[in-house]
Amino acid sequence: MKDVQTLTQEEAAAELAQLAIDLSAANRAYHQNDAPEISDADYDALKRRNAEIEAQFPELKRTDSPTDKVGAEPASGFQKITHSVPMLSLGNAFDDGDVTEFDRSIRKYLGFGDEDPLAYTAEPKIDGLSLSLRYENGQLIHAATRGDGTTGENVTSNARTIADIPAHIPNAPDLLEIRGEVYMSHADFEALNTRQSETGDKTFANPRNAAAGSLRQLDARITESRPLCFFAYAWGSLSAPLGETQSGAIQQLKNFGFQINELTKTCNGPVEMIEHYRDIETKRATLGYDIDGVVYKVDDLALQARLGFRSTTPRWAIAHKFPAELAWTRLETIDIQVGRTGALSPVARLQPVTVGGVIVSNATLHNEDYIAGLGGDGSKIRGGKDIREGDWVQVYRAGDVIPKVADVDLTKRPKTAMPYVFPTVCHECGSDAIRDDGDAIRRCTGGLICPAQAIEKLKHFVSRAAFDIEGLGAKQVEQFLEDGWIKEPADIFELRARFGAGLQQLKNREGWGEKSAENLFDAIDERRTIEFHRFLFGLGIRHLGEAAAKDLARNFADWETLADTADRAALEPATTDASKDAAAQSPAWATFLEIDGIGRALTQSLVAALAQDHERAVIDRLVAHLTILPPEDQASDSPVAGKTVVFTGTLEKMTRAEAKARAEALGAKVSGSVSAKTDLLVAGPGAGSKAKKATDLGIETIDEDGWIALIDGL
DNA sequence: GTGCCTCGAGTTCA
DNA sequence: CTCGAGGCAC
Repeated sequence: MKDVQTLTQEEAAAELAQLAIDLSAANRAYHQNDAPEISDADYDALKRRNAEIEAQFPELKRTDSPTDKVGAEPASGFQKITHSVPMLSLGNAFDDGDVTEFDRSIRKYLGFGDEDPLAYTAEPKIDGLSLSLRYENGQLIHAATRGDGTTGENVTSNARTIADIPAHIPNAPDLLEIRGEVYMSHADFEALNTRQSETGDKTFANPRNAAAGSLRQLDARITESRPLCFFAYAWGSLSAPLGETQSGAIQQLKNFGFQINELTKTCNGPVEMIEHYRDIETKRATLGYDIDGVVYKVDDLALQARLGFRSTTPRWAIAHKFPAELAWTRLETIDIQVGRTGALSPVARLQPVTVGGVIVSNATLHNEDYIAGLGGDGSKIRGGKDIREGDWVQVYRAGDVIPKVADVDLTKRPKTAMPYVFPTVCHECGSDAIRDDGDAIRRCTGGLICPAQAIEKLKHFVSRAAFDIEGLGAKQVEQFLEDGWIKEPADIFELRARFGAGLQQLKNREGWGEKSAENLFDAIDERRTIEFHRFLFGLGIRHLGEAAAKDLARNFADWETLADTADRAALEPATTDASKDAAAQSPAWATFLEIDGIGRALTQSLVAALAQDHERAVIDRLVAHLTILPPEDQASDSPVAGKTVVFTGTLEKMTRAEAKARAEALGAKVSGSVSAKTDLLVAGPGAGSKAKKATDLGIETIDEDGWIALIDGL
């Protein structure tokens, strides 16, 4: 390493840039993954080097300088904890048919016949909030809420006050992460509310809210005074397996000293599962705590591992929900909201009504057809009747969350009620609102001209899966936009420069002090270094969601390469042929289409967005403020890391979905078609044109057994 | 062309 | 959470 004194300005700048990336990666590994990748001494050396260079070249000090971040605490509330294994939600079943279908689809995925035995566990789904407990050498180290599934809040001191949560576990494996549900019993809930009203404090609407409110107290003494309970039912990282089956593992949790739900039962197939569901349903009122359904899980843990996960839910589990509570109320008016992509969505403004313990005053009406009572969707409205302002409507909370209008009572329709006329002009900007052929949604054509679209796009930019800037949520964005401080993403990164010196304007605003402004600027600076996929998702391009952003990030070295490819694609004739092979005549297009999961609609949308001068300028201005981190190599030591793999023909020992998920977990790119860039073809029996093409191109081809041998033990 | 399976974009309330 | 539709396998 060169002496700082002898560095040229250019070298110093380059090294600072690299240090920013290295330190940021090390920070993330240390704080969020609890898995330091470099030693403390090395980390300190990097930091020292950074400080030395900055001292020598103060003018080069970056606004996202790692030196400034040291010891930076979150602005308020709880610290964040990144789950070592994500805490996912479950898929839902609403009737017996869905349960049978769940079993069928698992059998299909695993290649099981109808007669092969397949056991499931069935247990009540507690209506509380999930919590992850980490034990190291038997000691409780931390407790984290679910949060967004990836990152939760550190509520350790509160969790320690819960009697059902042991502070230490004798004979526990070195690492033990226990997951379960924090809840409050009916009796305790009633008593708490009585106490609350006696002392003049606010009462809680239901046990779930009471449990959530109690666990998220900043003062653990308050949590201690609240009667919280905990059922353990799952786990995260482990240094040793808990057993071979779900049911066995749960017994093990009991041995460790946790409460487990006594109504957990092992069932052979959907008939027994539904039987147990009915049994629990009849006991529901006498349980003494709230449940909202029954959870089924594949019992064999080896099969669970094979089934793996979809993007947000495990394939091996499902929640069979109890029927939702219904309520009748008056629909006062129908309003139209304009979304980020210009979608006009009708919302019912209701006379407030209690549904399942909460007061509902708005409900979604989905789209034009739903109101009109036409076709597919509309058929759900009894008799196919239209919905009108002034109607008496039935409301329920889908999945106990989203209020929906389920039915209309025509006998109570006011004589004056007129059919609702869906607008064809955006009321926000006056642009035409067009509905494409075969599309269910009418969209405003105003683009960024439309204030509603502009604001929604900015909200999307700061949202959790995108830039996730602490202290800059939807509310603040709206405020800042109104004040004219920000119009586009790049403005956010210029806030400190423009207002940092005086701070007067921000300080004068209610709720903003010098400290909170400083915290906000720090939080913004932290995001000047951003992961590639978050950046892509944040752009808010139609069809480019979280999953597609990750697919793209994995397949392009950096933003410049991607943008350049899109620019070239804009000059090529877009193929109208749906087949991917035909697209090969347009090489830049093909670069996108060859990526598994990226299709024409997304490519078209992306290329068009980047070719649009105004939109492109907005993006370029943003990029100038950022250090975009290349995608992490997930498993650089696996033999397929970084390789492009294509599967073809029939796979006999696993399904395609399984094979793809497995390959990607090992750092491979999975493509749908063979090209010169393909590194490996896995061909099962019946492989046709792809295998021939691979041979012609001289690409290594192996069979399924060869593939399994290759990834064996990884 | 058809039928899965997933994803994206919309939605509420505390 | 739900719906519609994109993407892919058959």
